Amino acid sequence: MIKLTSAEENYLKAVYHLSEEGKKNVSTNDISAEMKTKPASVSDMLRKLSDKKVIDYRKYYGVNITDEGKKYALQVIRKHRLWEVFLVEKLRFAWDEVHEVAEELEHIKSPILIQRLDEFLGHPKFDPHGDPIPDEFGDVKARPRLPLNVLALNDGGQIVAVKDSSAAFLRYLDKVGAYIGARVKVLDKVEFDGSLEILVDNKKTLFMSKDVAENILVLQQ
Amino acid sequence: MIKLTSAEENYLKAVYHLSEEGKKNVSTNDISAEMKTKPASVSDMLRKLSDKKVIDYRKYYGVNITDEGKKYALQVIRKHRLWEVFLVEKLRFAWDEVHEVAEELEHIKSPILIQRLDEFLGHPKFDPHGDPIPDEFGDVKARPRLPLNVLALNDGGQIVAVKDSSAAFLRYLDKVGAYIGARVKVLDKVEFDGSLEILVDNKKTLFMSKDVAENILVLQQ
DNA sequence: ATATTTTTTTAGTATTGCCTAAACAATATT
DNA sequence: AATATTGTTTAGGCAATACTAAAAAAATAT
Repeated sequence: MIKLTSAEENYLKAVYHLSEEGKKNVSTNDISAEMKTKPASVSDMLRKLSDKKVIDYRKYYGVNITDEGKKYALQVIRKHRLWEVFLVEKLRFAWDEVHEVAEELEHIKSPILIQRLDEFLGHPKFDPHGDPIPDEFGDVKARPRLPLNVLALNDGGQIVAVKDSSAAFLRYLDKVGAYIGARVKVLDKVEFDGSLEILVDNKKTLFMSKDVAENILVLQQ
Repeated sequence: MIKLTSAEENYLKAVYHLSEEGKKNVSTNDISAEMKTKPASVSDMLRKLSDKKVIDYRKYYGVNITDEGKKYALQVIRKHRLWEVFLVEKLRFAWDEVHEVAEELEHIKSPILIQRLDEFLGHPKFDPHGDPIPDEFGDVKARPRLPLNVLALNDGGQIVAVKDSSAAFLRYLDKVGAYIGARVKVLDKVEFDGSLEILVDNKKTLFMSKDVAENILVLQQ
């Protein structure tokens, strides 16, 4: 069991996130942009993380997270997301106000605390942004991408892609605030024409035709 | 608004606690013992806290906390104790297992978080050890000391003193685990002879005569 | 193929918070 | 009063994490 400092955990998390989507050899500059530190600081930290065997690091060639590293990153992400659920569901934070506080809470070191928090929250599978919460073994529930119109009434999800990427369609999405990453929930389905009433980002409702909904892909929750 | 690091907050808290009971000119060695650091480290830190005007410090003569310092110390204590209540009441921690985790949680910097946590917990006035929780202005509820036998059924408190301090009486208290600092709760009162059934430290029950109970002073909660 | 630009690393510095060893101040002992 | 003891501070160092400036390597352009 390696010990990681909070700073090390943050860098490891950044490497993990930048490695997603199968990206290989994450660059020093990318990490520096993500972490808002200078590349020189990143180089320092990469050597340390490499010594602790949570990343594979070849100078000038970028880094890849190891299996061991992934485990640590996922536990930090688990903690972050559980705290976000707590803040939103128990302390009535808005879902877009929780990140910074969770960023601090995620570094509290107490396995029993997280286990109990998970229980207390009823073992949630997704955080308030719709991102999946890894379980204690680091397993994340894979979610299918579905067109928005196939969700059942009151089901929700997060917009992750669009099928139609014409300028007109994107302009429309922009206008109504249905960006990639937005959280949506089906409030009503009109049987007659398949049109929908949607709650966007827990803030505003929006009516959309079936044609539009078919072109919005969501990760279901 | 000064900013204090976690380490500074911890030292300030130590100075505050050591200053209680009207003790003046807290010594470097006392702080070093409390903080489990070396006296040399304490000297370093005292200079920093003095620069930030949260303590009055004259070399070789010990320190006194300033009014400003007291405010900061009380806010940290408030956070610590609110988190303890959370851990015990919501996450089912035993009341003697919460200190270390609360020691980390107390340094999370988010005023709104604490305000909401306080609300969520129903504005508790005492932590699981029976210590009072300062309000957002730093005011602490003064609690009357009462003989244990005058508490009502199901009322609880913390033993803070004894009236009779004979060896025989202290030996008895020692035997039954009713030390100064122990948390007690009245489980039953026998009308006939005024004897009591008491829960000690949430762990074991104990029968005591009215004579004994009259000599145990508790801070009511 | 060489020159230029970009990226990355190294070297050296600062700050925080701790340490040890040595110096200094206050107090107790003879 | 002189000395021994205890308590406190200073000096100098170390580890972590950041920085800037400069050097080195890699990538790109001419």
